[in-house]
Amino acid sequence: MKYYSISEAAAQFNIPESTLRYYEKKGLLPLIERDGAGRRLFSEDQMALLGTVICLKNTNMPISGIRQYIDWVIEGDSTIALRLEMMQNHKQAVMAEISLMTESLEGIDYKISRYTERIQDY
Amino acid sequence: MKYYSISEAAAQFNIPESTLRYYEKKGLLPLIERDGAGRRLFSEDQMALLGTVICLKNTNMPISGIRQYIDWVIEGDSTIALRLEMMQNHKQAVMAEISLMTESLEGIDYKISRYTERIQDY
DNA sequence: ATACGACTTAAACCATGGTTTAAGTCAACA
DNA sequence: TGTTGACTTAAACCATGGTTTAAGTCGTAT
Repeated sequence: MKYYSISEAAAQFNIPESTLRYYEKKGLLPLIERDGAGRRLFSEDQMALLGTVICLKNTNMPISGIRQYIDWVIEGDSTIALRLEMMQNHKQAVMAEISLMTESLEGIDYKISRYTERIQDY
Repeated sequence: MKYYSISEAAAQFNIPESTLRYYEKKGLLPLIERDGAGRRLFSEDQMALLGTVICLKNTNMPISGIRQYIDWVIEGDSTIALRLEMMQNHKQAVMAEISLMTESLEGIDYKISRYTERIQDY
């Protein structure tokens, strides 16, 4: 089973190493192993979990929420219903945010069209 | 010409009065008049400008960026090209963010479908 | 006349999400 | 053998975007 160093993991996901250390400290990356010298070893499973963390981060889930999700993952199959409910709720929140941004984008487009008209005069 | 009190403005846009005071301090709401008692009076024009500020805020433009935009509005027609360029750039940024969220939403949907399958077993 | 509610200010406070720093350890290569 | 580069830690630091507090001023209804 392949393991990744912190620099490899950071490169894979294009985020700073410091952020990975911060996430581990916050409990978003639990059970990371260490080599003999104390260096982090990311397993394939943990890379996949990191992918999920980043997916949730990309959709603006707060650290505390991601932490709760990860705690449930670790707790095991008994939390599947909770995780499902969380993801369903989060999906609604994300769709609402996308809607708000999409609506607001119309306001921006309107500005662009007005400025495009007016710019002729200058 | 109708004027709005801070509480009316806050109610119109559904944001706290404290946020309006904060925005004014940050230069996002310039030239707000006061009545004899020192209370803010929002004109129709300023309500419209506030709408724009909130539109930019909804699309995650930082305060500093909104401030620059407002400064250009005040400066007058000579800044129309700059404002147009800013809005065009911002539109690209917003579309990129919507894309990222939309993509990440697929990851969330995948989680939902997997959990929905597995939940049968519990 | 007075008490209430809405408003004012400046300054302190807070949460969030990292980033940076300082001091040190270790492996591998010249 | 020594020095370089990648890594470690804890703690300090930072930016952003507000919110809250304290103390005070008005206008109006009782």
